[in-house]
Amino acid sequence: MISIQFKQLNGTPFQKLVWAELLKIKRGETVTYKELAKRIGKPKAIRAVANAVGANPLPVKIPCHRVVRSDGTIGGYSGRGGVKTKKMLLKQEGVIF
DNA sequence: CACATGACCTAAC
DNA sequence: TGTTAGGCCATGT
Repeated sequence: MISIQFKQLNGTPFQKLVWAELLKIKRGETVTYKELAKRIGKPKAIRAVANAVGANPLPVKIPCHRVVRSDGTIGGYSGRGGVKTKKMLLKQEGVIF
């Protein structure tokens, strides 16, 4: 079933918050899910944050590819193979693993 | 309302 | 070093 619809763009306040923080990220800068969770005021809600980022309906407008795991690993990106795209993007931004 | 899922984290074996 | 288990929060079914 198709889940993403423009109406859902408003989604929940949490998602908005997460996306807002994501938009705050500047080019060449990366943040961990932990940091992101901390920024929104819920360092324990990291799971919810990850879900919110994964529910990001505007992957082009939102730099979700700048979000990595605490270990420095890529984590994931739009599905499965999207990870390599994320890697490429991060490399392009000047991020070193 | 209760159950199941997930782009997670930390600790333990 | 790699895998397993438990915990945490919000979302979707």
